[in-house]
Amino acid sequence: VAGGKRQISAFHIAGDIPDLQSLHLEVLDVSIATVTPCKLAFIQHATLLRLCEAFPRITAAFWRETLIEAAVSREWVANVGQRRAPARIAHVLCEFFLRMRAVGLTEDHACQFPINQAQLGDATGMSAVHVNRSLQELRAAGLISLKGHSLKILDWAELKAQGDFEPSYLHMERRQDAA
Amino acid sequence: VAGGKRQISAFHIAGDIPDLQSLHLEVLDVSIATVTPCKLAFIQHATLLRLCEAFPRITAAFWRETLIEAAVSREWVANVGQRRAPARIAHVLCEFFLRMRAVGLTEDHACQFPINQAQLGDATGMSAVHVNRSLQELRAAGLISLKGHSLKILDWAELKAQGDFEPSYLHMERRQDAA
DNA sequence: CGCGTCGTTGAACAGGATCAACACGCGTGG
DNA sequence: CCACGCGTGTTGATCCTGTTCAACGACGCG
Repeated sequence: VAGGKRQISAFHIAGDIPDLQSLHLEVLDVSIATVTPCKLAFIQHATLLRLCEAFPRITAAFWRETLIEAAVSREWVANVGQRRAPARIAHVLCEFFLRMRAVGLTEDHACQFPINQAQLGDATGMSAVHVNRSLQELRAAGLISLKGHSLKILDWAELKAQGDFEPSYLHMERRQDAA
Repeated sequence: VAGGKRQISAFHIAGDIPDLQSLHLEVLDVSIATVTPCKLAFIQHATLLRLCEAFPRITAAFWRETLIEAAVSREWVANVGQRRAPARIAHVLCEFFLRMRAVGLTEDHACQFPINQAQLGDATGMSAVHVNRSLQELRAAGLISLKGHSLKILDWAELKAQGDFEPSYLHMERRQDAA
């Protein structure tokens, strides 16, 4: 975006396929960067296409993945467009935690959270300073604890409420429910 | 969204298939409303699935459509998250005009624009009042003329610049270019 | 030990929200 | 035919949320 600004439009976590869109779209309109050290697997487009051709249900599954990504993206539009600062942060935290839980990367009500405040700002369309202040509000309200890279959810119900978080857009209903 | 607010996450124009996502996603996370009188065609999921199975290239085409929708959605995140009011409006106008042109619904540098200021506000995450003021800025700068439901682009290059509009995300390169 | 990244704090500022009132065109019903 | 109501656009004044700038502290690392 102009003026040296950037917008983070999605976070990917372990197990995601972050660039499925390149399979059918020629010019790429996003860039991808890692926040933590990662293991990456690259898959040839030709391989994928052969796989899809051979097994239509694979196609459906991948397609479904990209549709969910799109749904998340729409939710982010709403997040950034409608909610005020603390709610935006709360919403992002809720989404992140639930996705981590879905791939088994949580323990009890805690998980790793490798995203710093500046990145959180780029993701929510607010300044890093205000991210900091919003986080302090959430901490003061006893909803979360966030030190270093470890996030603990202290009051899920209230965090969900504050963040106006409605997990249906993540389309996880087949797996565990949102408690 | 909470508090009686709503977020418009996309505009669909003639020829669009606005609910392809329902093909693979069970619970729907958006609602669709018409802004103008419309002709609608409904297609059975079963029909579509049979079609896709029989002709893999149809699958690819539909999939591609949904991927472009996702790309547009990401661009909206950036629009709402990073740009200031007049640029947001300019960006939406640019996108709308280009998509209308792609389906042949423009004449010269004008097209129908059936979206009112309140809706524009819901789409850009700003109040209707501020939409009004931003539109006046764009008019005063000689970039557009917008009366009733008819939009004229008076200075495309400058509108594009003001809106920080980079049309690659629309993935239209196969058709006419963005002048 | 020194440096860079990240988090935190304060003060001043500004962009946009909010509230309220008014103008205008249009369709409806009296 | 006119009165009325409604939706939409327009304007002004005030308030507030979040930005910006700047400085400082804490921590990890070479």
